[in-house]
Amino acid sequence: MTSIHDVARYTGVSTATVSRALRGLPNVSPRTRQAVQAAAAELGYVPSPSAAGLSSGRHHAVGVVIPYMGRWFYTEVVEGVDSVLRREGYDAFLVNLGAGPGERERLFHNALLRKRADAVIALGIDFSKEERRELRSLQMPAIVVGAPVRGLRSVGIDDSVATALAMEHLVSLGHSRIAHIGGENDYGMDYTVALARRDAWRAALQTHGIAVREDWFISAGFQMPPAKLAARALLSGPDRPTAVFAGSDEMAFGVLLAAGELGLRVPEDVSVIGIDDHAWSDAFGLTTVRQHPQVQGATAARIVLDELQGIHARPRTVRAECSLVLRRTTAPPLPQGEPAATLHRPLAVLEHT
Amino acid sequence: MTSIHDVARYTGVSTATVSRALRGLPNVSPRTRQAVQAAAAELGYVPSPSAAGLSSGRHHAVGVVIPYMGRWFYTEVVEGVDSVLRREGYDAFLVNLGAGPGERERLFHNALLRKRADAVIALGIDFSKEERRELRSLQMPAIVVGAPVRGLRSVGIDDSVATALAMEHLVSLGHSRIAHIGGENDYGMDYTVALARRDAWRAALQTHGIAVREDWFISAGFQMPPAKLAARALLSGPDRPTAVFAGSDEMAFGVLLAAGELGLRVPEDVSVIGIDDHAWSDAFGLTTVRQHPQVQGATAARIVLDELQGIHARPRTVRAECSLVLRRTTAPPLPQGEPAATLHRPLAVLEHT
DNA sequence: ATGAAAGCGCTAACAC
DNA sequence: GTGTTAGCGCTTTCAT
Repeated sequence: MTSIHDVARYTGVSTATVSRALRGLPNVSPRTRQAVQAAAAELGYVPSPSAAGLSSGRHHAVGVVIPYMGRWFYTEVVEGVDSVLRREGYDAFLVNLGAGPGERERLFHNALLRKRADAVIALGIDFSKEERRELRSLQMPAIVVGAPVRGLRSVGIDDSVATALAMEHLVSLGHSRIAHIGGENDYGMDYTVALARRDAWRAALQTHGIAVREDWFISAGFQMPPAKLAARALLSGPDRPTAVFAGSDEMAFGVLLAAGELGLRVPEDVSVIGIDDHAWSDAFGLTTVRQHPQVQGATAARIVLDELQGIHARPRTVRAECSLVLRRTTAPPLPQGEPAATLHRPLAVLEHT
Repeated sequence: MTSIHDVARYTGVSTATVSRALRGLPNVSPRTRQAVQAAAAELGYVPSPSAAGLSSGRHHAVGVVIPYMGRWFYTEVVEGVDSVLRREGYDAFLVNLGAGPGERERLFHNALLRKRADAVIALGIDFSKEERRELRSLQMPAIVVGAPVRGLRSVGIDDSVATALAMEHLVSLGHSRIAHIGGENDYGMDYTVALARRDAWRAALQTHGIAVREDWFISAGFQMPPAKLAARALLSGPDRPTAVFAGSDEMAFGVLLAAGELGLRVPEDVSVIGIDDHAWSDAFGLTTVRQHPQVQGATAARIVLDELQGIHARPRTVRAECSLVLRRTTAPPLPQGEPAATLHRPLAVLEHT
């Protein structure tokens, strides 16, 4: 493996100069720099991150902490993070908590974060007080993508705004019987997001003088299949909501499937709205509140990278944009007394055998 | 940051002994080892991977090369890889090619793979001859998850077997008008897989004396929305197939949506089968050929880790299991002359406005 | 069973 | 503008 010495020898300068030249530091004559670069290219020299990390303390790597890989939002954020990291010459390593409680404790005792990464980007993690303390003690730039966390930087949409957008849309269509299928999974991930959306759902109803039916909230852990189940329960009886606000598009898809199986027409019998604007939402015709996880990931990466260079972002919390996207799953509720949907033939695709 | 010296001083032994004790090497007295371990725990010592990597050449990290994060199969494999890596004290570096052609060339000139990783696990990549050469020149254990690649280890299902399973099922139900929505995306990823499935689709038809209609193959790049479009084209006219074999479950979902929009009943008017057994397939009622990407990822990780210890797997190619999973999207075709599906009301959910 | 010492490949301080 | 010299924190012979 060719080392900095080879390049130095080949060029006839010292290793220090090679190092400076290649890293674009000042105090290198243009000619020398050229020569060094040429030599490096010629010899196929690639600096060793280990050696550089050891001597400089900079590893040019950041840890990306993620609850699990099964959610669209996370993988999109990771794409965004990765793209700017790579562009800046940083590597990303995955710290997949894997939804296992055990992993989580090891997070900070892990060599990974402590001696391998220059910064941490955590997605959808609800850090405990203790964890926040530990994170801070690591003394490295850290940022959360998702709900704001006390004492940490964060980037994410304002969940109450996003929810309000969805709820206002439904209410303005004339809905007052609005259920919510919400978030939070078993491992204390995304709890804050789930809670914020749920609270905002309640608040929106109250704002409009609509009584909150607590039995019209069901948690589905941000996942599609449980959301389908939840929706089936919600939509089965005659006393059912006319609209469902799902905490994520993936859950909204579950609602659409359930509605289909029950023979309910969307949007006539039930309106459905989500949050995310998942890559498949257009194909589903889903009305939703769009956010841009890739951009959020890229922003987060930018911020920690800047911080590594001493540039500190002003606001601790960056609010990402979100906006209503109208498609085909929302409409005014049917007037009272209209023919019930149970008369309709269930969609064959989704029918039970 | 506490270093090995601290532990040595604290215990009253040399750093060499600490190193040996902590890594479980022989020639350390039980008492000493105990003491060292206690001290390490006490002081919260974590070895620096950079230092260890520099001196030993082992970085305890593997690079995971992935085309992009948007496909279920990949993220599942990554979960599997990551779980065994982590368990063995290795970190996973993501190399997301990001579907951009530029990234790909930089792959091997990247410090990551050359000086940061001990091994490479590549998902769904069709390496060129040149790339294979480069990979080999890296002199590190490498394995591909997906289609076999000449000269490289691999783990994956036998695509012709999986396809045959699906096709036999359809044929045995009485189908002879079977279309295929297949893979391969724009960036030369998964081309081999796509090709193998397409060839096997053709072969299965021929085996049963069914003429191959080349216009009944459409490529959708392993993605759902394009598959929906393809299915719409395929299923629109009167001269349409009675069954669609999709190269992945995600594409099969697209077919289901298209069928719903067209007012076709599944499975009465059209049968649909996929490959994968995606986490949502059960909710969709999709009949499919199940594979286990997490297991494949774990297997791949095991193999390279073993190889790092000098244990070489016997077969270059590990064939992962796959099996037919019957659900509700396949059935015998309707007898000729039966009422056409166009009479049915399209599913409200999926209806165009 | 343990220690001393060299060195992995780079960066950083300090000379010049 | 460039070279010299120390390390960074480990692992690894080689002694003992």
